Amino acid sequence: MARPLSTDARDKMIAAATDVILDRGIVGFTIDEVAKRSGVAKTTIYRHFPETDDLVLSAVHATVDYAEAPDTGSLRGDLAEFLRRILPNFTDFKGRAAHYELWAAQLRDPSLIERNQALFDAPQSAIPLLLERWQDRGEISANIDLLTAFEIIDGPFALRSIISPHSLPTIDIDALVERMVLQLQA
Amino acid sequence: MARPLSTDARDKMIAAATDVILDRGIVGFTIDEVAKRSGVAKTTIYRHFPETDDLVLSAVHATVDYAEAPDTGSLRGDLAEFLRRILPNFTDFKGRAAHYELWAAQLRDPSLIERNQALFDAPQSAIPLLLERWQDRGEISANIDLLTAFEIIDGPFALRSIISPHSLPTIDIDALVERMVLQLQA
Amino acid sequence: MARPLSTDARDKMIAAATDVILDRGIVGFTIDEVAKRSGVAKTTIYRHFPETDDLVLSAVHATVDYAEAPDTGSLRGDLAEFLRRILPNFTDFKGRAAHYELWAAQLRDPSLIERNQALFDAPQSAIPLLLERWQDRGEISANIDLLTAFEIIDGPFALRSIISPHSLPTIDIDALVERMVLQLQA
Amino acid sequence: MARPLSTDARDKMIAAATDVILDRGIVGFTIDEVAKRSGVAKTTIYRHFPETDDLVLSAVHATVDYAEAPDTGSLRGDLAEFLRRILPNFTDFKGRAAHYELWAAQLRDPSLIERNQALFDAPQSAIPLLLERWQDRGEISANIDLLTAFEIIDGPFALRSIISPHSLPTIDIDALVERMVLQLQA
DNA sequence: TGTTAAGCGAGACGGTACGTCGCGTCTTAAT
DNA sequence: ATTAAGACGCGACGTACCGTCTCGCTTAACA
Repeated sequence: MARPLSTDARDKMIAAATDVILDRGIVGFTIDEVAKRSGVAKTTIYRHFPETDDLVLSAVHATVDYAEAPDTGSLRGDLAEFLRRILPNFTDFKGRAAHYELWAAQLRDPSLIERNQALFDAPQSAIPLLLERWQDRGEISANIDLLTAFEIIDGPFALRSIISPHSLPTIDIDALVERMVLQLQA
Repeated sequence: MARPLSTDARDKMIAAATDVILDRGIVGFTIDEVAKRSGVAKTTIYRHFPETDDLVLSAVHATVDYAEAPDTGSLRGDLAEFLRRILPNFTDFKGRAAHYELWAAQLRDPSLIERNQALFDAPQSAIPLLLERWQDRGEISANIDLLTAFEIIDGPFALRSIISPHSLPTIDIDALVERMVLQLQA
Repeated sequence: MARPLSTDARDKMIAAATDVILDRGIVGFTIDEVAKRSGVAKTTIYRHFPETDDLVLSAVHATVDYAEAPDTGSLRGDLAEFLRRILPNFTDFKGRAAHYELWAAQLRDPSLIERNQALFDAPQSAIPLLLERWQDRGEISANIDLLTAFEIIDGPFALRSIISPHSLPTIDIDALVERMVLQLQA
Repeated sequence: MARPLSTDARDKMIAAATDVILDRGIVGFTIDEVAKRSGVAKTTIYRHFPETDDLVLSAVHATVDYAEAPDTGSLRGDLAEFLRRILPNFTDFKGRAAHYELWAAQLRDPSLIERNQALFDAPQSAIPLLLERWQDRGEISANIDLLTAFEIIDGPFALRSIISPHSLPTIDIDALVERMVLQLQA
């Protein structure tokens, strides 16, 4: 019966929030700054996003370029191509900042993962798709489950992001592919 | 000629800082609160730790229980034992909180890694030690370097911590060991 | 042709406004609160009372019990009776709060006096009436004008309300009457 | 043992507060504005004046020009001179605004009177002084107490301020003096 | 064995951001 | 066309911490 939340205001504040995050990181992220840049009132921001994290995640999500599943015809080809596509998210300044901030936020508050599952369902869909295709083609073991696949394919990036982020640009994709194939076919 | 920094004050503030972190997480960590709990003046805290992060890391480090390198005589045995020892850092509430906060801080500011290398040299020494021993015993390939070893051994934990922390307690260590052996011997 | 403003809504909002003022004083009076308590929409309130003060005064007016002119046959008797009747407006908690707020609002914004003259014409009519009667009966000087009469009769209450409100309940009406008679007969 | 409250900051904020009150009245008075104009931080203002009213009163007090007791040798002369001295506080824009705001604030919250008695002791000292002198000279009745004297001398101004502030400039001081003498000598 | 520079606790200082409240205006759906 | 509901931009609220500063005192190294 009353006036609905304005999608216009929402769009402006997400755009501004993205802006702020890329400028200053999540540390340094401020509702006041989002209000100032977007021209949207602080009260309105709180009306749309009572939890600051929700705004942050909506914004971060907009900056991460999730890779689509490649189809090269072979396991090795698919893996190499897929890794090449996701690599920029960890090495390019912009993508990396957003991605890292997202992870940091989740590490700090694991409940974010569940709360925002919807945000990840779409982008995460590449790996389930690849997994199914490889199993259909009989290229990998049938008893690899989804979580294990994530562990094998994204694990190295997760680890390096944490202990040695500067080593990411020099990552040896071919060697990585070989190690992944070994595990997937076991 | 003048008076040196008091180790007594230093100890009190690190203890209080640890306290605060376990209470409130790194988000929620405040110098004011450390001052209040320790009875040490803010001025003194800033004199000892001009960078807040240095105090935080000193405190976090005190809560993480770094595993020592086991020596069971076999690659599989060492791996299984080592994984069992580090697992609590990811599953126990207290250890997990501290560990995650540490990672989040590094993700947020990669310079922390270099700046605080000293803090990690000791705890990280288990893997270099194991790596060397396994290579000496000829149980694994000679061309596995340290970073790759970290990737193989810690990668799965890193990945799960990020995308699926609730799955950590149910991790299948034996299956994990087999996948690690495959990669290490390649 | 169009629908007239609803007297029903008007009554509900004045009732709620009175309620709010007695609860919280004029400081603490909010349109939002009136809307909430009355169930009347804010838009409607603003349509009826574009100036908030008008609503406040309408409400305050409802709580002040204006004394009627007594007729005891003698100047002293009339004065004593009239003072007895108006005293509660300065001493009783409810009446006092409303009365004071009314005055405070006028001090703050003298234009309120003219703007709301209508509200005061009726209640103020006791003194003009008494003045005329006393002059007709030849009990007081013919050259006392209305403002002077107010000054003489209400002045002491005004002064005490401001500098010493706690002394009001112990006011000596007989002494007061004597001083008033002196002035009125001069 | 710690750093004392800065009198410098205090002076700046009272000056700015006075400024704000004369600009905007007590309605329209804002801590934010005082902070902006004074260059003093909001936190510091709250440190000095946890109750906003205390700041307001300190500021108002600085703008009111309290009359000193005149000594002309005669009751009528003293009264006329004293009234002439206090009149500007009710008629001049600046003095009137401050004076009225002060009264309005007290009407709204009578506890202010007690809480700030000290502020008024000095300025109010003219009337006690005059009262004593007149009684010593035998010019007025011995049983006029202080409150009654206030009532007689300030009452007319209080009343007119409230019901008819625009009539103050045209007040007939001589007639007023006669009425006061009548009462004081009764 | 004083002298004295630096450390110490306490907490005030100028700031920035917080999350909330009330304003007066507006948009919507339902009488 | 009026209403109840409530979102909107705005600006002030009073609080929490920030990192710096001023205090008066204590203490250890050097003369």
